Amino acid sequence: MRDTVSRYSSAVTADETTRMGRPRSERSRRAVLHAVDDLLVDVGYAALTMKGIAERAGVGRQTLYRWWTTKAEILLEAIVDDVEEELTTPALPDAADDLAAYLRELRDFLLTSPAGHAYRALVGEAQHDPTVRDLVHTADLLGTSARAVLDRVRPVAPAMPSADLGTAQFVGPVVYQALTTGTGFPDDDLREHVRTLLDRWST
Amino acid sequence: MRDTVSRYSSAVTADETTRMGRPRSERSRRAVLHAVDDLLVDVGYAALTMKGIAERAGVGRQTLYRWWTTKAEILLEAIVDDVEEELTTPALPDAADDLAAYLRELRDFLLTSPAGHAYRALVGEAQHDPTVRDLVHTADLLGTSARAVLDRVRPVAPAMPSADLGTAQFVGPVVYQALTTGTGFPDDDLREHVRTLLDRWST
Amino acid sequence: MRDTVSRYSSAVTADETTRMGRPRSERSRRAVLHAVDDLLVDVGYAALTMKGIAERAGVGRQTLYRWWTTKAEILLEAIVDDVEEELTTPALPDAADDLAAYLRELRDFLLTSPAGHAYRALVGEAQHDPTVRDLVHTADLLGTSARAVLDRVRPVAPAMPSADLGTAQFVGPVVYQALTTGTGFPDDDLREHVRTLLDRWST
Amino acid sequence: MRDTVSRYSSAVTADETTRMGRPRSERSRRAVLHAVDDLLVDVGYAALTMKGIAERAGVGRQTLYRWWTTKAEILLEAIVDDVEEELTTPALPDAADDLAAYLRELRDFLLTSPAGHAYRALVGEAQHDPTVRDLVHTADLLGTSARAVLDRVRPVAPAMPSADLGTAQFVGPVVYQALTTGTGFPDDDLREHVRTLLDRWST
DNA sequence: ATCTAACCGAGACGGTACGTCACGTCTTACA
DNA sequence: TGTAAGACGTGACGTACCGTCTCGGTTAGAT
Repeated sequence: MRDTVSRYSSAVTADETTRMGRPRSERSRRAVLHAVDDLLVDVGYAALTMKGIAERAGVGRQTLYRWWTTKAEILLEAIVDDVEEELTTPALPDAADDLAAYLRELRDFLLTSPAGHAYRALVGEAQHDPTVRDLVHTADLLGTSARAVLDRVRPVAPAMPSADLGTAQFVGPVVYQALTTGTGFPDDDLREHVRTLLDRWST
Repeated sequence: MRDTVSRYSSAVTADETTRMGRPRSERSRRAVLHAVDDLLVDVGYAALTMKGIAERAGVGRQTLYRWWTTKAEILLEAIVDDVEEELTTPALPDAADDLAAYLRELRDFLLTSPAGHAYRALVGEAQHDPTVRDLVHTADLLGTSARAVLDRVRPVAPAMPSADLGTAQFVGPVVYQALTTGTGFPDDDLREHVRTLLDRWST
Repeated sequence: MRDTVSRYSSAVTADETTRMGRPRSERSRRAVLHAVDDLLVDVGYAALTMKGIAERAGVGRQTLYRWWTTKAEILLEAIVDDVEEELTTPALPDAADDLAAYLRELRDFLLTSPAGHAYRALVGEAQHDPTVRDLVHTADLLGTSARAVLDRVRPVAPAMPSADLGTAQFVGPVVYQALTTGTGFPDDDLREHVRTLLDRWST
Repeated sequence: MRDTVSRYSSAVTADETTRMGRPRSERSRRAVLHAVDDLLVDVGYAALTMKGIAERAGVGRQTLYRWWTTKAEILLEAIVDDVEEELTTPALPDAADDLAAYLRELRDFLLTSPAGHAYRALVGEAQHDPTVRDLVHTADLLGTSARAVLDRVRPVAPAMPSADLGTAQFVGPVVYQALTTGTGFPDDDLREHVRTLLDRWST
């Protein structure tokens, strides 16, 4: 995931040897990512504009367009690290506990965390713009962390299906609920969901 | 569902007694709904504008704003009937067959049907705009049809959990996959998913 | 001259019969012309921008572009009346006095009057933009008033050449001096110039 | 004239003693002047930009700003030699022939020559920018050559007035016509104009 | 048979973001 | 120190759409 996204910032600077002309300003890059983070909380995604980002960051508009093509692209680069960090749960001895803990974290992430808000906004934008869909699909923010947790319980869940289906069965219901209703399931429901999966996977 | 949505069109005409002045033009209403359908296919949701809808429909801008507040609202009214129709599967004797058939229909609806495209656009917009989120939540386009199918198999699935969780477990993985990757699962994966649920629900 | 320019405002409103839609706002038109007048004095032609005009006039940018294509066009419409008014001198009994009075007025107009400043800016812009050149050529702000004065003395100047050459001989030196040096000739020089012309024309 | 303008290029290199560090690149200077000449013909003055000049010349932007402050200044330096050369007519025995020949050359220069185009652009810019006005006034491109011709006929035109007025009377009408209408007078009109002047001057 | 109220289309209005362009300055590596 | 390259912050460009407004006209029930 890191590698996937760090392309955006390294593609130019790492161009084989040294570059000509003034190098890209790391200061501006950071200012933009922080500005986008702040603005998403302050005004929401719908009111998030390239102009607004540039002004908040104290950066020229051209600089934005030079390095990013879409506000979604900026947002993705801004949150990718946060998502990875916020969705990392410590391994628990019991498989059911392990999975349930992750789903609680995922639910709270989607509903309350700024990064979760950004993630939902990105998935939303992906429905309108194919470019963003590819971006979101490639970054696969949730899938990466979910797969990590599933891999941990694989020893006691030998019948777990292919990564795609397993992941979707695991996180799909929680994400679906958050995206369509803006609500999350109580802890007991999450446990019940985990048991449903483990029952079949632990044959 | 119908009633929920038909409010938007009936609120005025059915206002207790008869109204004064020129009545709402049914012709314009239909023209708008058709225009929105056409434009979604032609230009996509991102390029769908109130101005564009008005011009395509041969209708004044004011007329749009008089009866709808958002392009999402128009879109919802335009597709609600289609969704209901496209997601209605005939009951099958075997529960697993019944559920799998619905999921296949749902998958194809989300990925290929114009109404499915509109549905995804609405869920997407819901992530940006709380008003739309309530609209989508209230209409509950998918939940209604999914619940109907689940109710059919309830006799052989007595352990099925609460409607919300059961529905989310059922359709969540398929919707999640469509929204985040734009792809669908093969039929076999859908059958496997159905078996996972029925295994636990049929205690 | 009036007719030439009034085209800009009447071309649309006078379109045969009555028009559809909201009619053009005369209030906005006036606000724009006043704003352009003020700004020329305040910031000069080089710093005169469409954006600045719109903001000063309290008018949308689109409104500017809807009715004018160039800031030069706005400026021309704004000053055409002033020019006509400022360059009108009362007829004097002596031909030499009559012509000299006009040239003094013209010199002061070019060097000190706001409208004269605008005229020089327009002629300047005409050197860069063929569209403006046609505009200036067609309006022929100076030529019109100069020709009127020449016509008055024609009875005592039967050898006056064609209108174009006569006018250019008459006002050319004064305009040339103003455009290339920003200065004007003393009254005595203007009298000498008039005598030079009348000597030959009064054969 | 030459001296006046060559200040712009010699100010640094000829600074009393020898300079430290890398000397100014004569190669870059020539490239810039040629680029400005070419671009004026290709794209016109309005589309002539510092950026464009730098790219066409294969020169850094900083280099432009180091040695010139304005595109007008570059243009002036680029054409000054051409103007002098193109407006030099051989002396003719008859005064009227001499003056008329110069006016024909001046007319054609203004209307068809690239350097004439540049001159008109400079005079145009001078109306917008006081800095350029001083530049044009000081260089006095036309006045210098015109005065030279007038001096030649002075022996037979003893009543010729002060240099400024005489020059303005001589070239003013032709320049006025070119600047305001983009047209020139036929040869006969130019002869008539010369006769008007000589009639009075040869008393 | 008017009158009146609410609708209708068209389209101009003041705003504001869009993505691009040129400005003049700066920061690199190289000569 | 001069140079080419090129990124930087600034700000105007002309366009598009926003949601509102003002026209002339239409279509009903109420007078």
